[in-house]
Amino acid sequence: MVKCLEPQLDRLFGALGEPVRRAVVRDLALGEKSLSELAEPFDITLPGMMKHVAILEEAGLVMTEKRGRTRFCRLEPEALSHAQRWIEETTSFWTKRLEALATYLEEEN
Amino acid sequence: MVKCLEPQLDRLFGALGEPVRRAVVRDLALGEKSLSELAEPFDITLPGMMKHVAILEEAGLVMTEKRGRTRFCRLEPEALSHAQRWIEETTSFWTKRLEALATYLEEEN
DNA sequence: CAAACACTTAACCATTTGGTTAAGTATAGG
DNA sequence: CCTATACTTAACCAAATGGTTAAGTGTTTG
Repeated sequence: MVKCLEPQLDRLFGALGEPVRRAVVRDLALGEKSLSELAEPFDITLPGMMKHVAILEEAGLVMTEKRGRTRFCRLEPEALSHAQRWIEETTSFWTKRLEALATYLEEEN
Repeated sequence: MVKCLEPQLDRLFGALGEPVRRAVVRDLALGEKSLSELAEPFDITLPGMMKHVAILEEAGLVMTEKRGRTRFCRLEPEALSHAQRWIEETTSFWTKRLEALATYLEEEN
């Protein structure tokens, strides 16, 4: 039996597995935005966008800060590198395996 | 209003947002495995593992083939590169933005 | 050919997800 | 101070998720 040792990766990949949230992540590269500014391009209510932003926050992708009556959202640029690292580790693991297999087949001749 | 143009990314990131499925992806780097071999390390039934493998298949991460009474699963090594490309595009977008901001602040002085 | 094996299908279940509406709270502006 | 703005909270909803059990189907194997 194996347990999950990487809940942060669950949240990170989970957060990215939704089109609105990926779009928000791209939007925020243009700079800080308020919740209503984020919601505006989508056919979505403000509470709806709040839930998406909360999920992005828990995934570590976004930071929010309230100034006056406005909540501003901005990117946490380090976050994506965790996902990237997992993918790189995994593909390099695959590649090594495939190279080992190729070597083996060559020595077979 | 913005629609989703990348359903494959939804499936890909969605599939990776679950610890059992990430573990399966790593397991399969060791080579082809049957459904029961995949299920064995986890506290999960065979139908449970079948659902995970089906999701990995729809995400394009895994190929399966039935030989005799056994269904073998193997990796589709190209699949992860789509996720990697999205992350790279997004972070390079961020980086450009941050560099532009740095330049702007420098010229301010 | 009978039984064991490896999966498959179907039905069900609790929880989470992605969304809503409606009624708040708190700040800004006139 | 009153009102509009911008968010927040709560309650609700349908559908999807991650799991199960139970009863199949199709392939070895003795």
